[in-house]
Amino acid sequence: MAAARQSDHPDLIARVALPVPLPQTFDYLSAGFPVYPGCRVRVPFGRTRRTGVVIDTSAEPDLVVERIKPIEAVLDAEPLFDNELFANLRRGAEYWCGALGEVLFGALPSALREGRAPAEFAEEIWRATAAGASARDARTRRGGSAALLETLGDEAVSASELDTLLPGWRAAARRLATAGLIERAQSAAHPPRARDAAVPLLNDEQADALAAILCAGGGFRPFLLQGITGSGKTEIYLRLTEQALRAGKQALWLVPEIGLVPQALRRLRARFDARIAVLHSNLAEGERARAWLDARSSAAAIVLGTRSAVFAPLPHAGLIVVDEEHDASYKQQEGFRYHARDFALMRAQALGVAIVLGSATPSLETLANVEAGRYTRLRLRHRVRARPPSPVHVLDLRGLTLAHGLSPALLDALDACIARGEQALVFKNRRGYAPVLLCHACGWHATCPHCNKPLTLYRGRRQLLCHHCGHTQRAPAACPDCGADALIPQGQGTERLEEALIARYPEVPVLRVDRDSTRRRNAFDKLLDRLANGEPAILVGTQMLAKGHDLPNLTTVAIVGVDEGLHSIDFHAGERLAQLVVQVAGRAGRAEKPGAVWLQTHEPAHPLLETLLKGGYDAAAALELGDRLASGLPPFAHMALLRAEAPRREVLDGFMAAARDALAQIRRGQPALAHVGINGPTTAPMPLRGGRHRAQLLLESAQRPPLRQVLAGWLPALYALPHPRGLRWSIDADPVDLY
DNA sequence: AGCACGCCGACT
DNA sequence: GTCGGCGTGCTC
Repeated sequence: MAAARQSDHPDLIARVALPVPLPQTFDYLSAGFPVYPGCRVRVPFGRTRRTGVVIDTSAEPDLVVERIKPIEAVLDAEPLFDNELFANLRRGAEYWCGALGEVLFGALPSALREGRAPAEFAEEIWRATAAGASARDARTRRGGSAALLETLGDEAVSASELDTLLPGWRAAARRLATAGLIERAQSAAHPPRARDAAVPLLNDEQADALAAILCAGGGFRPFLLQGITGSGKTEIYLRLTEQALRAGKQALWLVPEIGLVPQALRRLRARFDARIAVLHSNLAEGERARAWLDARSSAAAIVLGTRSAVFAPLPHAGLIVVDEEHDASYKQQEGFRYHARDFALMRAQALGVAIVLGSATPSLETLANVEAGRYTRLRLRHRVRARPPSPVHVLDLRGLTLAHGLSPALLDALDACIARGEQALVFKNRRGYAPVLLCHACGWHATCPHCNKPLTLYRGRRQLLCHHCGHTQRAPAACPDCGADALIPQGQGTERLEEALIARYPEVPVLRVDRDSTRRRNAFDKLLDRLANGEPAILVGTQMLAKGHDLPNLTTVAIVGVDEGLHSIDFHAGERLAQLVVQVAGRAGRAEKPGAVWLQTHEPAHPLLETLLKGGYDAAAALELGDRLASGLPPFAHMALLRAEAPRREVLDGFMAAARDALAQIRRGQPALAHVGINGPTTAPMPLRGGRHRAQLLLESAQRPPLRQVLAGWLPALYALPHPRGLRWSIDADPVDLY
């Protein structure tokens, strides 16, 4: 709501951050408005007007008063950002080199970026009327309506929860509201509380871990909860959340991807009668704003979401949980390149609350923090339901004849699994039919005109698709170069494996799970529902299969083709490979039946694979950490990466040369910075992508302070460089992949 | 990012 | 003669 102009507020200089990619803030006259840091204001900017956020009001102007324009309106009587969130967003903007205005506005749901008032987003909660409750019990309604009545139960449920549990619920809501079976509810009257639901008993390990966290007292305390798949980490999160709610505090739960939100929400709902604000990218704009504002008003006791949910206000924070903390999805890979786990740590510290990082395969950064004594590690080494982890068998592919990339021993294992009436999972980290389409007559192969990389063949669609830029073209019938009818798909993708498995097991459903097969929002859930009842089936798919999801009758896991990961130029590849193998293997044998994992490789003696299989993830992580230490790589060194791209090569080269010169000048001025290593400029690992030439320049330093010092000087210099049209650049502090 | 100014090429 | 390409500069 716009605050009234009041004469008793003297004219001040307000520093305002605007949503523009510029490093500076802009000064305005308060013009008699009451202005406070964290409030949005409407201001004239150039020839347009913009919404900005007031940073502070005590500053001296950085330019002559005559050039300072007055604020046109104040949009918030109360700051939209509380002190903690505001301070941390400023810290985060500095750490990850984001423009302050873009960072602040990026933290807001877009409906609030435009300047709409919080009051426009009244809480939206629905519940069944008495008539609705009897209609539900009598099962007089069908389809979406029945599902909505079922989801509502006897409670008031927020729109963001409904959006997550029952996408497309609004059509049913309209029908039911018209029929008088459901109604908009007023705010939940009672405080959040735990349900009387059956709470599982903790095993000794879980009890110890919980006690360790609860007994550590108040204040900022980071924990690594390292527990193998199925060891009951979520139960610990739930118990801690219960404690937080009991103390009248809020809990923030972060999960790495949107597909994991519904199951986390179901578990939270089953345990707590509390408002839960859900925040992820599939929500409608209004719902995002509502959920964010519910967190801000403390109407929501629990905030659950993906990466950007870490920007939710938490005025009464009591706990932060980062599930699957090793997951690379927590790193934003464009625009403001923040890391949600690390931002969550910053917030937990400022808020003075416990933060639990959970994973079966912790990141090397987190393990290094444990080693350094900064985090407390708690372990869950046993599965809750007594089954030991599945054994991993290595299949040496050398010299074998393969059928579509599958070895005879693997096929035997699949035969046996199907014969027992169980389910199998075949993991292959490559979408499409084949990664290369080659002419056997002349050696031509299909490449992307915009990226100069091989195109992936999609045989079902008769298309060639570029996985880097999305370019598609029709798959040719004959070689476009020599005309020979000799085009051969090289290598295997999930589509090809699916085809081969259908041919071999015609009587068993073969389900492919990858980004191509699960475009539709609910497709993945439907697939899993089909599998949950345990009929024999074979799942083929990519990473998507590695996470969450409990399939009791899944006993056989085949990992096909991880060898690419053993020789990647990216120094994170080994860590990723170890995490992937352990996570995929964790899918097998989660219930009563024993599981087994088969791993195909041409390099059974590769040190990483051998260590992983003999000593498990801990040994593999120790090996990788040793390598990183010996090579002076993160987490034992610090990096910042300048990336730039432009359609024209000269433009790119000119900018990179200027950036390098600016850097050299900074180091000349401060000889102490000589041990910040400069690597480049070099062409990026993908020198051409989507028709744009790409280059990068890497800074490395054993210590963080000198690197930060160089960045502090370099960043303004980069902004000051000429920016020809088409040039894009960004700085990535702590890059997680070097692409 | 927007948005304007400004300076050169091919069109009614 | 002008429409429009994009290089350059600025925004409190």
